[in-house]
Amino acid sequence: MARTPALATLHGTATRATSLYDQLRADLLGGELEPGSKLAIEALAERYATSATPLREALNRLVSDGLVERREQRGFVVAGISEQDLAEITKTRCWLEEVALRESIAAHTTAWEEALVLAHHRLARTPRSLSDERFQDNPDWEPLHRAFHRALISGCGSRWLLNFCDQLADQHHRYRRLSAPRAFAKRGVKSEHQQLMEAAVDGRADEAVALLRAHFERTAKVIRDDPTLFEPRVA
Amino acid sequence: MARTPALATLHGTATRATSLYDQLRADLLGGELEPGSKLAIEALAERYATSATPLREALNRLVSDGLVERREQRGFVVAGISEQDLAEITKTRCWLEEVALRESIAAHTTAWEEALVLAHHRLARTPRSLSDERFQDNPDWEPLHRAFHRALISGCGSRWLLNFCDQLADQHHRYRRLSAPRAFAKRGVKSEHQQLMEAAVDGRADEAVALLRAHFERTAKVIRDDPTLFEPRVA
DNA sequence: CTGGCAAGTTTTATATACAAAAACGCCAAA
DNA sequence: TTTGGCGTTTTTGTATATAAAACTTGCCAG
Repeated sequence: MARTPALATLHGTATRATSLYDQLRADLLGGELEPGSKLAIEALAERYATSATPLREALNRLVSDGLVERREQRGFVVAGISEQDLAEITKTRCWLEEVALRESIAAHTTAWEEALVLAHHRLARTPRSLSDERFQDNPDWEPLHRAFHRALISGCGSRWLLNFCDQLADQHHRYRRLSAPRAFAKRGVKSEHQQLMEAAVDGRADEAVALLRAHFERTAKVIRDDPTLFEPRVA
Repeated sequence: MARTPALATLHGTATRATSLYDQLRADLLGGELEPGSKLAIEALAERYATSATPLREALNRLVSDGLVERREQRGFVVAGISEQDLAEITKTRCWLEEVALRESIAAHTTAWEEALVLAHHRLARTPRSLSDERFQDNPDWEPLHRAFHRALISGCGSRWLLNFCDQLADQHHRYRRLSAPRAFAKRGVKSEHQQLMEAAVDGRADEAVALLRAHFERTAKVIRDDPTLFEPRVA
């Protein structure tokens, strides 16, 4: 669950455990914490200027998100990564989003269609990179990308399925950020999204699903091809 | 996540928060706690003879399982129920288990087949009710039933998908236990399982999927038809 | 040298004490 | 009677202190 990113935190209202959860989550998804590395309570308490109790609560929530692993009696570590895990995540994401997309297309409400068009428009007019010459991540892009993909499937009629998809998208996102950001400069991503949106709006379900799967699998391949990612990082 | 019921607890090795999680989870799934009712820290601390810290950890974990709701600054309550939620859970469970079952059948390893046959045998030889005249729940049955359904889909090749299915199965289980246990006396459940198992083993995927969906939907219908379940329970 | 045991250290997990927010109750005013 | 504020009580959430488990280190025996 827990797919409400930082909303309460931003609004000032929020318990300390919750805003810690949001911060840690952002850091984990941002790839700032090395997979497998220890999340020592005291160190984190100092880093985030808080005490053990809310920290442990936040970590417990993150375990359920698959971003942190709990080692009974020996604390928490950043969730590990592996080629196999990436493959499973990708596969599962394809399966689930296929179902959700088909259901959304079958339901086809105007609210869904309009939200999708809007999400696509916002994404399309936002450059992937801040600079034209070299790749420099535009921080606005990722949330819009995420919103677009969610809009695609948001009409599926199951909050459960949407939550599961969100979780897998988080995992995918983490892998993407952990892998070197170089490879992502160009690739017809923009037109991919365009085609996907049009196929969905026009009710061409098979085509939309094929595009979506290809989209996921291509992304996964780029990550997988990062030669340094799955090396054992310890000396 | 967190699909490891009470294993560590039984083995003696386990942190207090974990065994509390297991106990609370069992109580919630057993339908012993009224949906929407408050989970006051102090009351629980006394009931389970422990203190606040591990309790809060356990509750935080249960929130991710969808068994408890967190109300920021006003504690925890048992997750509510509704007809719509039941419908979504059922629908989603059909979708996901269909995928998982098809994948399992397509993969068809002998390990999977043998585990399935074994799980079915154990289930089949266990009576649903302890008494022949009136319905009296046999506590051995439910875990075996659960194991059978898991065996069906266990070959799907995605731990993520299996976790999601487990979560939905938990939800279904809770609804079943909350609804009056009277209706469950007989219904060709035994032969349903037999047919399902045979279709799966024989690789008749469409047939197996149809049987599985029918199985879920029939169960959901029985729950939905309980006239007292979705009434507002307050005076 | 190597392997294992044992005291000491660090870190995790739990209990308790405290602060802060929400719920409650009461009374007054409309 | 109802509504709205204010002070009290209760409960949540956080910090700190304590207990218990795991890691470290160094010594000794094989």
